[in-house]
Amino acid sequence: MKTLVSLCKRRGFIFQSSEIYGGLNSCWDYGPLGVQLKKNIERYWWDTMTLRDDIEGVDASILMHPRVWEASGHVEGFTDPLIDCKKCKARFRADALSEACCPEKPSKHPGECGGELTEARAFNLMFKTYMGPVETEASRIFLRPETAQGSYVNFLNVQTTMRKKTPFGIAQVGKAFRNEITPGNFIFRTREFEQMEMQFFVNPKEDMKWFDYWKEERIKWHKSLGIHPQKLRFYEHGKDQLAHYAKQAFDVQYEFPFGWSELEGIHNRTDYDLSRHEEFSGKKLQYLDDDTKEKYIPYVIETAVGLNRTLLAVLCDAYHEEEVKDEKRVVLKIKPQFAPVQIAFFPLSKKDDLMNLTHNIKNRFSKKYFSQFDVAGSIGKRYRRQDEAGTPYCVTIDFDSLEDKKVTVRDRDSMKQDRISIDQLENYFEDKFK
RNA sequence: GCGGGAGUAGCUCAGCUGGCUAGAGCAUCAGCCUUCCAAGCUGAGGGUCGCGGGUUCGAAUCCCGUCUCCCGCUCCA
Repeated sequence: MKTLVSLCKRRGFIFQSSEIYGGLNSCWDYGPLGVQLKKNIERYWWDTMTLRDDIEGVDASILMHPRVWEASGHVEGFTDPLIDCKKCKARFRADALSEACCPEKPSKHPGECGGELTEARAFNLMFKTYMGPVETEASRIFLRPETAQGSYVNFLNVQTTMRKKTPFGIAQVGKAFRNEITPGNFIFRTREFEQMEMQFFVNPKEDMKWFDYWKEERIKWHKSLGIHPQKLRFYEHGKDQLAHYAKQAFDVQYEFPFGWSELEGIHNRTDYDLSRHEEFSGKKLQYLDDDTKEKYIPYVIETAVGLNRTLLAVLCDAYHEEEVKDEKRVVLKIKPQFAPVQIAFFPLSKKDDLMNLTHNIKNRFSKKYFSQFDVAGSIGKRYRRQDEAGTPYCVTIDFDSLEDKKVTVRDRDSMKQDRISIDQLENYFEDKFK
């Protein structure tokens, strides 16, 4: 992990937030390469979802009516009363402690320690702020802890304006905020993070069918990012682990250097959210099936993937150290489609005619591919730089190129070289980036 | 939030029983070079030693505070 964090900084992927002020805990900035990689993944997710006929996208506001979070259960359910042991400094969730030993509120740490316990203190995981100039209780609002509610409150808007029939979904990408007790593991758990969530509204009779369908679809998606399949797995939540809104939940986990951890959750949220919004808003959120004349509150199958986590998984999975002629080579084997720099162009030397030809060729590709130009140092050195950035292809223009109109394309993974005619280069890359 | 460890150049670190102008390797930049997997040579830039305060003739070094990072407890996308 440490070497990856260091590489991310060195090559312009990820920097610590507010670094010149000493940094801000749990906050990270995406640099030039990091933001391209992140947007490539995000765009791929967005296309996967919204190019389907049965899914529409929305972009809801981060600030929402405070009642939304009462309805969603986050005001209540997102509060974890925690108890500390004054002697051994252990920390417990109050409910876990009660279940484990004593139904009554315990005052002593059970077991060997027997230390005195603090009162339960509430930690609400929602960020609070104030709307308008006056900071009163009435003006208090929250930063959304999940994007999902923005899709639920727009359920009818989307359904009616797009004339949707169930089953259909609403996709959304955006930031969410949770005042986690302990963030950590680089960008894995941060208090500000990006979610890519899709809420699929189905007939309650078909919820399990769609749950299974989306479960399989989502793990396929993660595999298609180029992540090693053996490092991906499902993890099913036990009944006691389920979130307050869920009937059934599967996680897609990745084996990070710090262990198996969640990338995405697939939840059967039942009609919990829409029913609660009906109740709290007083507005009907029902669906009328024109064919069967059936009227119901749809069940929601939710797929919720952490963008930053997925990016971290892609980086961890791509990171390789290899021996080349007794030297270490650090290379990010990111799938070409997602690489932040896709093609790098090198003139073999700084001679004007080589520089000009290289720029001419590069200009033909720089509108379509993320490309870089580099002339500093030996070719080998430039290859190593691009290896660390995860650039899949390097094109070298040499003195022969001036005569035979061919260039050398070097492949990042195999380190093999192809001699390609300049005219055929476009087709060549078309094929490579499919 | 609690316990343990750590912050010195872009990176990895040395210096830390107080005392020359704070160093090394790598990286970066410029130059030489018909340069294809980190070659070489020449030169350059870059640090108020995390930040703030204190002790002292003098602080990277000692003391206090604070911020951040890493490992555990805990939580989730």
